[in-house]
Order: sequence, then C-alpha cells, then structure tokens
Amino acid sequence: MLQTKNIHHLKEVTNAALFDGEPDSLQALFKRQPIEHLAAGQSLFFEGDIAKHLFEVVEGSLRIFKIISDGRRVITGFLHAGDIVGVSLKNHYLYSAEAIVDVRVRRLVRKTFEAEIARCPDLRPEVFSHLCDEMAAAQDQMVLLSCKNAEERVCTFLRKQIKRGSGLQGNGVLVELPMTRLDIADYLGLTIETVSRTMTKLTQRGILCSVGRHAVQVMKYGVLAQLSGDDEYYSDERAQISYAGANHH
Amino acid sequence: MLQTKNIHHLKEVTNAALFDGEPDSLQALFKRQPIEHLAAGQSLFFEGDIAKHLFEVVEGSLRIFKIISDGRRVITGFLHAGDIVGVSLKNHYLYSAEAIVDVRVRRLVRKTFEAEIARCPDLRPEVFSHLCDEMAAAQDQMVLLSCKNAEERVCTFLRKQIKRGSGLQGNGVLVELPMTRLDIADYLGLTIETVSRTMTKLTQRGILCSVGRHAVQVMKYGVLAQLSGDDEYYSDERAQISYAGANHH
DNA sequence: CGCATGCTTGAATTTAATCAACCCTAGTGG
DNA sequence: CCACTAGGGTTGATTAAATTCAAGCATGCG
Repeated sequence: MLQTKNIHHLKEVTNAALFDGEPDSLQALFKRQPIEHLAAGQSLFFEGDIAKHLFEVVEGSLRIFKIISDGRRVITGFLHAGDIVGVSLKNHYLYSAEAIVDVRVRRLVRKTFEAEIARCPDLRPEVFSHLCDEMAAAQDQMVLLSCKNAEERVCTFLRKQIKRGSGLQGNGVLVELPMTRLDIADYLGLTIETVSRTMTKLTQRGILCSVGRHAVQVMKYGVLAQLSGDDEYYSDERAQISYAGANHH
Repeated sequence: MLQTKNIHHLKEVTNAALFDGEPDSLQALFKRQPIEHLAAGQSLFFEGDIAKHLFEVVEGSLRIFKIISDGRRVITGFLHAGDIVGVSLKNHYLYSAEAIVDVRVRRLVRKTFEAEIARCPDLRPEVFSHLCDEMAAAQDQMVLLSCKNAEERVCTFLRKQIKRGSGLQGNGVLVELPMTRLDIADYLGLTIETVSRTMTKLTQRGILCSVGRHAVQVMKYGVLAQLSGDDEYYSDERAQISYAGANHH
C-alpha cells in the first residue's frame, strides 16, 4: 500500500448488546458508537483489506477510489455527512477511503451490523434501498464516463454537489467543493487541466462565479442543468430557487 | 419509448403457492415458471417502467442499456444463461433489456420473489452476494471507462467474455461474441470503428484470430491479459489453458 | 441473384491529454 | 506582521487518440 498515514492504531471496539429498543434507521445503529477523528489526507481503509467495519460519516468528506496497475487513481465517489460506507461489501473493501478534510466517523463491526439487520426486519428495506441507490449512482456514473464530454461532466458534477448540498437548486446557490481539482478530475475521468479550463469557460459565460478554491456560486442554474446533458424537461419552473425534495424516481 | 417490439401481450402469470420445499438457490425460485420466448431484437422491459417482474435468463443473451437525451445508447451490461435480472431495483427498471439473439426466460413477480426471500432466510446471503457482485462489476466498468484506452478496453472485454464462456482461459480458446460491434462499442464507450480497428490490430499481431462475425479465437492469452491493463501478477502459471474456478475474493 | 445490414478501412477533424510555464494563496517561519 | 515558499490551480502550445465522415467490402437473407 502506498499511503503511510492510517488509523489502524485506534483500538478495536467491540459492539456487544447495544440496543434496548428497535433502531429506526441505519444511522441509528451507529448512534452509540464513539466518534473517531481523521485528519485531512488520512485513510479510513484500503482497497483489498478485510472489511471488518462499516462507517457512518458524521462530519466532513471522504473520497473513495481505486488505484490501477500503472498508478493512476479512479475516484468512484465521495462521502459526506450522513453517508454510510461498507454496506455493499462481502469480505474485502473494493476501494480505499481517504479523508478530504478533517472527518468524524462512527465505526460498527460488520458482524454486529449484520446481526442487527437479522434481528430487525424493519431495517432490511433500508439496506436494500441503500444498495439500489448505490447501484443507480454507479449506473449514472457509467453514463457520464461513456458518453459525456468535459463540459457535460463538469456540469453534471456541479449539479450533483448542489443536490447534496443545501438542497436548494436555482440561481445564486453556493456550491461547496471540499475536494481538490485533481479529485474532481479523477472522479470525472478528465485531467486537472481540462477541469480547470472547463470551469473557467463556465465562469466566462456567466454561468458560474468562483468563490475561492473550494466553492462556486451558480449564477445560471437553468443553463447548467441544460449543459449537464441529463434530459429533464421541467426546466422553467425549477429555474428559480426551489427546494429539492426526496429524489424522484 | 422508442422501441415498438415488446412482449407485453404475454399473459400475466401469478405466482401463488409455488414451493413445497425450500428453494436452495435464487435460480430455484424460477424453476416452476413457464418458459417465455423472445426473438432477437425484442424488448424484455423498458427503462422507467414499473419493475413488476424479475427474470432468469434460461438461454441466449440480452443487452441492458440506457438511452440518453441526445439519443445515444449506453450499454451497461450483458446478460447470459443463468443470469438473473431485476434484483437491484426498487420500483422502476433503471435500464431497458433487449434480446440480442433468440432468448428464453422465466419470469417471477417481484412480490413473490420478495415473499420467498422473506420466507427463506437462507436465500438472503445469496441476494446480498448478487448485489455485491453487481456493484463490483459496475466499479470495474467505471475503471475501464475512466482510465483505459481503446486497446485495454477491448482486451478487458474479451477476457470477460472468456471467463463467462467456457471457463477455460488460455491459448486457442474460442470466444463467442453474440452481440454486434455496435453493442460492444456502446458497452466500451467507443465507436464501432475504433472497436473494429482495435480488433484488426490484435489480429494482425497474432493475438486473435477471427472466426466469423460472432467469435474470435484467442491465440496469445497471456498478451491479451497484459494488454487488458488489469494487474494480475500470476501471469505465467495461467498462461496455458486452465480452468477458472469461482471468482476469487 | 441482389439487396440490406453489419463490418472494415482510410482520411480529415476534433477533443482532451500532455508538456510547460506561470500565478495565486494559504500556511510557515523568521 | 510580513515575506517566503510549496502546493494547488490556471493558462497556453503542442500532440495524440479517438471520433467523424466517407467509401468500400462481406455476409446473410429474401
């Protein structure tokens, strides 16, 4: 493994007899677990390691990625507060996870998680739903990587950040981008230069407005949506700021 | 929807009281279902439709794909005999499925499937395992689409076909390619011309040997594996024909 | 036999990658 | 507190890879 920093020195936590009542969500399973801290750049786990734990992200953002033979990195996703990682795994982690900024997580032993799911049938639909969402996200990413040009990729990415940010979509919304340009590039299958150039062009066209390194303001949400290449025909009524409810389907 | 052909005229089958004993595999759930036939080119279901049924492919091959706004098609995978489709779905199909050649399938109502899973705890690990495999395949595809060049994509694809074909990997193995070049192109995120040129070059280099339109013989498996860009360090002992057991992990 | 479809091959074009230089800024230490 | 520095980011010129456009070839089916 390439990285040197990790948190394997943290003591193992055993998760015996944790719940009096029935947990009502997957997140609830993590409630009793102590919070662990990860500094920016530290690894949570490595691709190929035995998947002993699941994690809930309490605060901060992480990247999940694979390293391929020639050393290149593919970022398959980002994790943010509220996300749970490790559900769709058998024995080994399929990817590495690394903190982008300082992060707080809770950890749950897999066996405990599985036992709780077995014990609480009400949680099973939520696990299943989680897996389906992961699958749908993976499919969307395949579409992006298969078909979309640089501009469409960047716009799609920005829209995704908007959706999982304030929930507000419309003109004037601020989009936080905790990750670096290299992270974005490795996520979108582009180079850092192409990402930079594309963002510059969007700024020049008045669609974006740069706010430091780690945020942009979306000045023309409608145009951004158009450029993302995802056909959604209800362009006009959502052009102004509106609250994005549960992800439709 | 663009396609005109479909099999919606087939009568609805209700799946009441099907099993005396415990089914011992997901495939077993389909055993009692009548076989339905699909001619090449016919659709099994469409992206966006309510996902009422799951299917087991008994014979033949299908493509699963999405159509994006500008009409382009992304093939997210192929299905072959023994495969089950529809497990990782909530209410709607995430993609369309179309027969590549004449196909035989068995159909199971989702609710029946879910009831059987609820009734037979032994099947749950198999469902979970299925979902994880789907996820892992999606991740591999993301890596391919993110990083790999045309040659690596084609070689990766051919290796995949080899693995799910005879199970034999080595020199002289025949690879069946029931799908068209356009299917392969849409699956690999390339154009038909690039696929064709790449295959031609591999043939010129003596790595492949064309056997009609829908098959190739692999003359130098080792080289093909190298060119696929997936680092697997055990090159030498598997260079000769050997049986590929269960997918390691 | 003749057509249509799928496939191959070639030339020109386009997009993004690569190579290279420079800028900005956040963080460091004097 | 300010200057310096390193890393991340931007911009420009060139190159490479795959796409696009165009033509021709094979194969399978009526």
